[in-house]
Amino acid sequence: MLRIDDQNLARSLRLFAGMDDGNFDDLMRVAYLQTFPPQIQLITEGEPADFLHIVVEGSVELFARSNDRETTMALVHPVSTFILAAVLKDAVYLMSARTLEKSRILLIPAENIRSVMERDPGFDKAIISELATCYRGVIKAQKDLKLRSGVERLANYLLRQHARQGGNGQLKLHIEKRILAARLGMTPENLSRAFGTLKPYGVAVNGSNVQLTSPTDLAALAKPNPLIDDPAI
Amino acid sequence: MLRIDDQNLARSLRLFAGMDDGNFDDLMRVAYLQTFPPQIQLITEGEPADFLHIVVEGSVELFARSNDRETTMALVHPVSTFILAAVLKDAVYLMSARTLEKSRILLIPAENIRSVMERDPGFDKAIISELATCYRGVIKAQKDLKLRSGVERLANYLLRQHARQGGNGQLKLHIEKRILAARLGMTPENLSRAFGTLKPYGVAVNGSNVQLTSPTDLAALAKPNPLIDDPAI
DNA sequence: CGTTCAATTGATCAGCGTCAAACTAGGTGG
DNA sequence: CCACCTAGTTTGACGCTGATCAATTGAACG
Repeated sequence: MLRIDDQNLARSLRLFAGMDDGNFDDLMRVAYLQTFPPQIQLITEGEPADFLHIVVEGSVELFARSNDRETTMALVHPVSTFILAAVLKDAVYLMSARTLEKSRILLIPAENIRSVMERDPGFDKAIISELATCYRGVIKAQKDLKLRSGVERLANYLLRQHARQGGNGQLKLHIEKRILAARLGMTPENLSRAFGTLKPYGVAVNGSNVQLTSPTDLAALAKPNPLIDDPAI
Repeated sequence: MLRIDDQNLARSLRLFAGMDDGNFDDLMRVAYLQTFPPQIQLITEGEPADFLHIVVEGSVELFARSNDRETTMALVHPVSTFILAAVLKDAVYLMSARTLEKSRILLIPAENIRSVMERDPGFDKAIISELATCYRGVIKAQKDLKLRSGVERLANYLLRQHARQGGNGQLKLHIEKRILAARLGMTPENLSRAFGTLKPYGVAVNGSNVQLTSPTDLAALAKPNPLIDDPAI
């Protein structure tokens, strides 16, 4: 059984917002919250989807392997679900997941998700909305990847974080640079060089602190595009 | 009003399979079927989603632009929907679409899709299933792109087509090579060279006919992965 | 038979990954 | 408190994959 404030946290998720109270309680009864250390693999691609996962605290990396290569597909931050599609289709995971830091994960048995779905139209609507949002998120990620160079992806990432953090010329990288590199689809070495390339555009890096001297110049290089960068669209 | 066999065609779509007959009729009443010549742009990214599109005949390319670059995101073949997520979220399109050949497209006003969704739980289930499938399709595409070289993507594409077309050592390319190149995320020049590098693996190309002399050798190079290549997963 | 566009081939170039080494920072134990 | 160790970061050199540019061949169609 979950603590009340954890339940409230889950309730605050869009996914559970419109659902019947009784059904929500049912889900919370069978759900459990677990704290994992960093670098723990939570799920493995190819295995049957047994739980819907929700990151409550910390952060999670979704990644995939084939041959002997590995690539990171996305980072998941609180509070959001991951691998919803596999749970809904009662299929195997297409991605693996590991914690990046100490993280609290809410686990809801897939079976219960599906059975509540059967009888709660409000939940259906929320799932549709969540899925559609995730889908559009992946499309945006793919556009970012295919239409931009590494330097441009970094520039746009910095501008997005800058806006989220108040837009006062300062921003903090909340993740290690090597993780950021993976997130941006490049190697740590190339990320480092990309920061170098951005220096003439008013980007000064000091550890995890970044100063944007001239956001205008940076934007001129980044050419941000709402259809890729706007999280609300 | 649609012809009866067009309605049956639409009815055969998983998306409409589980829905109430009356609601289906409602949708078909407001839907209309239109035939487009090749190279007609059907939708443009950034514009509000006004119709759910269903390719009934022909084929459609989904593509996206940013800065002065363009990339193709997916090809859509009969019978399937596209841009469902934008319709459901009542949002703007994230991709543009154009016909590749003479195509018949079924158009259903977005508003009607959303209103039927409000009152038909069976439709909800189908939408969830369709969306989840689309989502997983994009994930697979992204894995294909990030975990494989161009030659490997081509090799796996050939193996998939080979299996679909009977697996008797023969297959036909149903799309122009330059379209195939775009679909595989490479330039036509590189596709041509990729076919060249596959020659030692028993791939003989003659126009749109391809012979696989030794599917075993090809598979050894391609290292197909069900979590990327299996359409049923 | 000529026009047009796709496909191929070659040469060159840019972006990015890999490898190796130096440097830095954060945490631990003496 | 400092020395040390480990892991992250940076820098440089190099090479590979795939894009670009240019020219040629080939095929389809009026």
